[in-house]
Amino acid sequence: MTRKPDLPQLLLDTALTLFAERTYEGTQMPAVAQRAQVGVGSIYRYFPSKEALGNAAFQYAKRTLLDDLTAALADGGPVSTSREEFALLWRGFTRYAGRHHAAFVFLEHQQHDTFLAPESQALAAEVDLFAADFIERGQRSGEIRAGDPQLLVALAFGAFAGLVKHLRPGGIAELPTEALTQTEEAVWALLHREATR
Amino acid sequence: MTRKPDLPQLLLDTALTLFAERTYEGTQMPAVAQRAQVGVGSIYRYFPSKEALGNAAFQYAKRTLLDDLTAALADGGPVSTSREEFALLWRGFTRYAGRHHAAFVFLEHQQHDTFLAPESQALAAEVDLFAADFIERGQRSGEIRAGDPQLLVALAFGAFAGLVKHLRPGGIAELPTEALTQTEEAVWALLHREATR
Amino acid sequence: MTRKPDLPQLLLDTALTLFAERTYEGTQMPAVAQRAQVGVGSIYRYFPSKEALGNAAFQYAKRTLLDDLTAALADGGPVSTSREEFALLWRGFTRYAGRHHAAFVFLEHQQHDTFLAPESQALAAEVDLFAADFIERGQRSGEIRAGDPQLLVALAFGAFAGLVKHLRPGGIAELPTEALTQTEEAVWALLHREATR
Amino acid sequence: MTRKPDLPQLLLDTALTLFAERTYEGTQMPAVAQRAQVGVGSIYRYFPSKEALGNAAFQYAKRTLLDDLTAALADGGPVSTSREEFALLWRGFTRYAGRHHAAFVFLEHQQHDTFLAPESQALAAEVDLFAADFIERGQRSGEIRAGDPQLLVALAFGAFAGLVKHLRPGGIAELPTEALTQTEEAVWALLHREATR
DNA sequence: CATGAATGAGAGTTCATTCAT
DNA sequence: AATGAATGAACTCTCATTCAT
Repeated sequence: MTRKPDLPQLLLDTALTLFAERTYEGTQMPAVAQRAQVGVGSIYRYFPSKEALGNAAFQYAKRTLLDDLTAALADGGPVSTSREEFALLWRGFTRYAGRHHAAFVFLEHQQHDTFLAPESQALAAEVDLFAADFIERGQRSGEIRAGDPQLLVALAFGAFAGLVKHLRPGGIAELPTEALTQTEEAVWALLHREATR
Repeated sequence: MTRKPDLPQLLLDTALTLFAERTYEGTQMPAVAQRAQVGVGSIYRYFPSKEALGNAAFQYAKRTLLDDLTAALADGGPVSTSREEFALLWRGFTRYAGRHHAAFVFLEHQQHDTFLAPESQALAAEVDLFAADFIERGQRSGEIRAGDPQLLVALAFGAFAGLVKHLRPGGIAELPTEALTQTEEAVWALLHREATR
Repeated sequence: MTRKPDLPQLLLDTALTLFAERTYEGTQMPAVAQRAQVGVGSIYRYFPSKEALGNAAFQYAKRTLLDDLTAALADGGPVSTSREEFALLWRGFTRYAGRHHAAFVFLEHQQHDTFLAPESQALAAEVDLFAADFIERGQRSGEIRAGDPQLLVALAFGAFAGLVKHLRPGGIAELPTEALTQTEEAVWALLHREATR
Repeated sequence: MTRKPDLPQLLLDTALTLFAERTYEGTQMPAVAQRAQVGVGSIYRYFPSKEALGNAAFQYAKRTLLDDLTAALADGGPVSTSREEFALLWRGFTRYAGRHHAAFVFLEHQQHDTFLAPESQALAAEVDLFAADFIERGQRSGEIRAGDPQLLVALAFGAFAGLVKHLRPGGIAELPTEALTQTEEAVWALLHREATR
C-alpha cells in the first residue's frame, strides 16, 4: 500500500502546521497522524519519538529559511550596497514567510528549549550568524548603524516576526505590495546608519 | 493555616515564571505547586482550572504592562513631541521588561489561542489600541511614518520583543545604558518619518 | 459562638438528606458542611471520619424506624389478629416514611457494605428480626402464608420500598388516603394465607 | 493487538459487576480496568467517560431485561389469563435475575440520578410501561386489583427486588424450586383481585 | 510497510482530613 | 468551640509509544 510518495516530508509539513497552530507541547502524535491521513504507527517508522519529530521539523524549517535567504542573495546577482542586499534578503524573508507560513510561525515561537537538541540549536545559530555577517559588512561600509550585530539581527528579525504575527492568519500574502514596501523601508530604517532627529 | 500572605499573587507570579520558561502547555500544575512551595490542591482554591490560571496570569501580565506604560507617560510630565513621548514609552517598556521579565517573555509567546478566553483577548487588544493611538497622533503631527498604525505597532513591539528574547536569560537589566540608548534610537528610526535611502 | 443547639443531630439530618439525594459515596464532606451552614472542621468535632458519619446516620435511621414501629404497636393497644397488627405496622411505616423521607430512602439504597460497620449491620438485622417475629407469629396463628419468614419480610419490605421509590420525590405524604389503603391491602395479600387461584 | 474478542461487552459486564458490588460512585475506573484485565486507557477507547460507561451499562441492563421479558412472553405461547401471563413474566424475571445477577442488582440501586442521561431514563420508563400494560390488561379483565398501574408495578417489582436482595449473594439460583413457587404466588396475590380479609 | 488497538505513566482535578487561628 | 485555608493521596482522563496483525 504505497500511498504516500514521501511520507517523511508529509509528516514534517503536517507537524509544522500543527506546531504552528497549537505549539509543540500542545500537539499530540495522534493529531499529526490524523491530519496526515496516516496511522500513528507510521510516524514512528520515520521518527523515533515526538522529540525527534519536533527537532526534525525545526531543523527543516531553519534549513529551508537559510536556503531561501542564500538563494535570494544568489539569484539577485551581485550587489554593491547593503541596502541592495537588504532588499534581496527582504525578498527572501517574505517569500519564505509566504510559502512556509507555518514553518515561520513555528520558528518564531519563543520557547523551543524544552525539546531542542544541541544540533538544532547549532542550526539556529547558523542562521543568526548568516544575518550577523550581513550586519557586520554593512557596519564596516558605514551603511548600517553601530552596535552588537546579533542585537541588531534580533531587532530586525523581531520586527519582521511582529509583522507576520500581526498578519496572521492570512499571512504575508495578504499585504498589498505598497504596504509591504513601506514596511521594508521601516525595517531598513531600523538598521540604517543615519542621525535620527 | 494562613501561611502565605497573598497566595493568589504568588501563584500568578510562579505560573508566569514557569510559563515563560516552558510554555503554558509545557507547564504542569504540580510543577507550579512545587515551585510555589504549595500543595497542588491550594492552586485550585483560587483558580478553578489550569486554563483559568493561564488566563489570570495573562491578564495580570497585560494589565501590569498597560499600567506601567500609562504610568510612564503620566510620570514623564507633559511632552510636546512624539519623540519625547516615545522616550517615555521606551522607559515604560524597559522598566516593565526589567521588573516583570517572565511576564514579558510569556506575553511574547506567539501561541496563546489554545487557552485564551475572550476577556483576555479583549485586554490584549486594549494594549494594542493604546499603542496605536500613540502612532496615530504621531502620524498626524508628521513625526511618524505613514502606514497602518497596528502594523507599525506590531513592528516596533516585535523589535522590542526580539531584543528581550535576545538578551535572555539575563534580561534587559544586563544591557549597558549606552547600548540601550542606541537600541531606542534604532526602534525610533523604525517609526520616524524620514526619507530613507 | 454557640449558634447550633444540637449540631450532631443537625449534621445527621443533613447527611441523611444528602446521602438520600446522591448516595453515601457521592456526598462530600464539604457539601454536608455547607448544607448544614457549618465549617467543615466542625463535622470532625463530632464525627471522626466520613465513615463514622455514615454509620451514625445509618444507625440513627434504623433506630428511628425501629422506634416508630415499636411505638406504632404500643400506641395501637392490644391486637388480636395479625391483620390488625399489620395495620399498626403499616401505619408505623407510612408515618416513618412520611416524616423521615430521606432516612427511608437512604436505608433503601441497596449498597451500604462499603462503609457499614458490624455494629450498623447488627442494628439492621435487629429490624429484620423484629419484622420476622411478626411473620412467625402470624404463621403460627395460620393467618400468614408459609415460607421463610425473612424472605417474606424481604418481599413485603421490598414492596413498600418500591412504593416509596415510586412516589418520590413527593414522598408518601402525596398519596391519597384511599390509594394508601388499597396499597396496604395489596401488601397484606402478599403475606396473607389464602389459596390464590 | 486485538486480544479481547469483544472488549466493549467485557467492559460492560465488568462494570455492571462492580457497580452492583460497590455502587457507581464507589467504583473507580482503574478497578474496572483491573477486573477486566485491561489497561485503564482501553476503557476510554470505547467509553468517553465514566458517566458514559455508567449509562451504557444501565442501558444494557435495562434492554436485556426488556428482551428477556419479551422473550418469556413470546416463548410461552398464547396465554388466556393474566395469571398465566404473570407466570411467564415471573419466569422471565427469575431467569434474568439468575443470569444477569449483577445487572439486576445494579438496576435496583435506588440512586442513579447522579449520572443517568435522559436517554437512559427513557429506557427505564419503557420497561415500566411494558409492565404497566400487563397490569392494565389484567385490570380490564378483572383479574388484577384496581389502582394506579404504575404503583402496582412498583409494588410487585419492589417485592421481587426485595427477594433478590435477600438472597444475595448466592442469587436466585440458590432458592429451591418450591420456595420460588411459593414466592411467585405471594407476589401474584399482591396483584390479584380478591377480597382480602 | 502500514495500521490502530492496547498500554500505563503522568497530567488535571477532587476531596477527606488537618490544624493555625 | 468553630472555622476554612491548606494538603496530598487518589481519582478521572490523556497521550506517547508499542506491537500483533
